[in-house]
Amino acid sequence: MKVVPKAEAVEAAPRLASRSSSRVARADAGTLPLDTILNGDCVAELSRLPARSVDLVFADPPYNLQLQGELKRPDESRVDAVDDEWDQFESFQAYDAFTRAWLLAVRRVLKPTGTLWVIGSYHNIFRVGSMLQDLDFWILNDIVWRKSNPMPNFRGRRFTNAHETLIWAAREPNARGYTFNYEAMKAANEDVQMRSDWLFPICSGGERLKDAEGNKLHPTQKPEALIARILLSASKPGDVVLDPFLGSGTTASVAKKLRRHFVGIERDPAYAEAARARVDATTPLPDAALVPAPSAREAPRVAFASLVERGLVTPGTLLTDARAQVKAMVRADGTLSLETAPGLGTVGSIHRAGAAAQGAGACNGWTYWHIETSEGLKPIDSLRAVVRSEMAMAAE
Amino acid sequence: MKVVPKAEAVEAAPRLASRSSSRVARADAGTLPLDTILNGDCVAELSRLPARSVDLVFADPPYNLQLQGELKRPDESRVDAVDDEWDQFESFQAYDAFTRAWLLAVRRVLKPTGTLWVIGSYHNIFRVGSMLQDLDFWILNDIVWRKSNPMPNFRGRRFTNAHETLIWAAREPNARGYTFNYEAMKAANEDVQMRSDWLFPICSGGERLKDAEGNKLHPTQKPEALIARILLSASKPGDVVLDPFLGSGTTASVAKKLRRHFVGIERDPAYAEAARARVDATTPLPDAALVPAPSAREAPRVAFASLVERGLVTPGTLLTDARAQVKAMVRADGTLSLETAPGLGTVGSIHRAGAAAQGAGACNGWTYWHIETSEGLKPIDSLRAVVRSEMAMAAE
DNA sequence: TTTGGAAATGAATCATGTA
DNA sequence: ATACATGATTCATTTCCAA
Repeated sequence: MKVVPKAEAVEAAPRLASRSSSRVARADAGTLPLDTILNGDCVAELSRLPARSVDLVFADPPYNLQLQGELKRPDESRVDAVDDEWDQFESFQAYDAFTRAWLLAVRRVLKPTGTLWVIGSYHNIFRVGSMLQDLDFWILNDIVWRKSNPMPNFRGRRFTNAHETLIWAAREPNARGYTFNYEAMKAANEDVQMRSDWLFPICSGGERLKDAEGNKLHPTQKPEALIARILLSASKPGDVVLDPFLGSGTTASVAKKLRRHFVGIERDPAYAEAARARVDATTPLPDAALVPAPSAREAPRVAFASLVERGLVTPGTLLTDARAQVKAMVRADGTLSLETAPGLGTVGSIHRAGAAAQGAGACNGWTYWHIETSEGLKPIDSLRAVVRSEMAMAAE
Repeated sequence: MKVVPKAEAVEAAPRLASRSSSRVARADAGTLPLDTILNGDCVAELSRLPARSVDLVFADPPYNLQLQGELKRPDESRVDAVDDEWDQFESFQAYDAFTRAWLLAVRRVLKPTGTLWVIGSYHNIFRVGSMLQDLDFWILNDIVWRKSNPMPNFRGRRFTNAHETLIWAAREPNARGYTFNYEAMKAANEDVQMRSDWLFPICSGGERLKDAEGNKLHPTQKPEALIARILLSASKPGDVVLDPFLGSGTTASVAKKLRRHFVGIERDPAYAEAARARVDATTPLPDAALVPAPSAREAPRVAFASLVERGLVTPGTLLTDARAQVKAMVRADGTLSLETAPGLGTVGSIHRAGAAAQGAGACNGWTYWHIETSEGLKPIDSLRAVVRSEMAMAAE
């Protein structure tokens, strides 16, 4: 293993300075300014904070998106991309140096039992994960935030980029005593263990902060539900939560709501001020309300292709309509190829193929197409029911 | 950006040696041994293969799991963990050197239009992703394989590790012409874009290869459905698929089934032999089940002028937008002349004229311009469809 | 006030063949 | 290598506006 500087010698327990309301202020040396938003560079501000004083760090660093030209939607409207100055780095080397600096600064302020969460996309998360390992952090999980409403891929050249990745890491290997509220997470997930893939909508609507002109205040505001799950899973009421890239203040606001202390660091004075106002407008939940409510399990969406993938339908099989007059062949990718006129040779989804066979604009392929079984012709919807029950079994 | 060795000079097109059945054999220098399983170290074997000869690489490298001690279930039964010799590395540095070596060897054999898939977990995927970026590969997507039936977390100290991560990358930035079967993926996903999160069960049951004692043959056998989606999305029938860590032969078997050529490399003679037997027992699907779904992007190009030449549109005809408000006259050379403001008098292609009429930067003239028919106003794209079907008839 | 359709929008590494 | 013309391409949600 790569040799890295070990944690500094044990220091005296730091003094904590709790304040009744959040303030934009400088940190006093040796005192942790609780429930405060610090305006400044995160490494500089972190270096002023006492060592081993923070229970949980949530970090949403710049992603180093390397956007080239501009992107337009099919309707010719322009996509408002993240092209801010703070997301520009000269090279991967420069990004790595930046990452190393703030991770080391974070490690110093973390308690030995503290843990770190970092969020990113494929542009930066591999750099962050490697650096965490190089610096001798210990990865506990990688977590996938599945977006229920991601931006589509407008040019049709890739898969829809529908998730971001979080890394949850302990301060060092063999760290003992970190917080994981296993039972709370299980209770919040229909009494089965919480998995490493989480489904949340992106931040929009009333939750999204707007500026005076009605434009989004911050380009990358995260949903409160995502941060809440992190705090509920890996911290306790009264713990200290630190965010070195506070932005619009989501972490601070959620921490206050969930009765955790917070320390936020933000470079941009305008963001810091907006975050302060946001936190001041936040009311902590009643103590009794901190138990998470069970989340509704998502209705499984089953694609016909998954029946093929699972071997329930073999490529080459002929499907027919209910009268066994229209025929279509199942292809390996889960599409159908019409074998009879009208539409002979048409290839498409079960719905498209059904519509083409009828000369209709739309069709529910699940009920239109039938498959020959030992018990006669049956709609393919009966196979979907099999997959759904298997998925339900797997979830229990 | 880090400077990396650029791709070698263009070489003569490699000779391909197709064999009727898979064989464990050595690669001849300069000849790609199609549908063959090579038994040896992947870097050594790759270096014997011709450069720029492979369309798609799927790699499932050692995960470098770093397990400490054995894990028991709540009932005290022992979890059969991956602790094989091939998964042991001295350090992250050693793992990085290994990763760098096989990635460079893979890059050499990839065609300029070829792409690479790598699967991993949080133990190794950050190392792999960083190295890909350092070596100037270009990440197209990261994909999450969500396991419908993951192994639970027995200790209750972390989230259930319920996913693995794949990286899909092009050989270099600005790579042109890589294969992505967008329409097929969309059709396979209920007619909405395929997302970056995929749900599949782990490989178990009859699909899981067993040894003579009935134990699992290979510790990390991947599900065929996962590999099938990769091949169906990013390759075409007849393409060459290479797997440098073939293991139990899933990639080769799925490639044969989907009528792609394969080259497999496996270090362990026992695995190589088992994979050979597995491939020999695999039957390719009928061609008809595999012909790529029609893609508008790959349809033959038809110039508007050719419609005029064929008499489908007469010079002097007035075309309009869908609302019949903007008008343009068809000229004998296949260009349009705008008859209404804005842009009155502008002459240019159907696309230029459409853009000018809308004051837009770009326009698809085929869908913008309409022509009066006995059945009402129709987009000129319907005339192009006529020409294309005539061309298809003539080709048969 | 209600309803239905149009418009807006979100961390995006988003084209290709021919000259 | 660069330049230019062709022409392919979007999902879930919220907000706005007209009827």
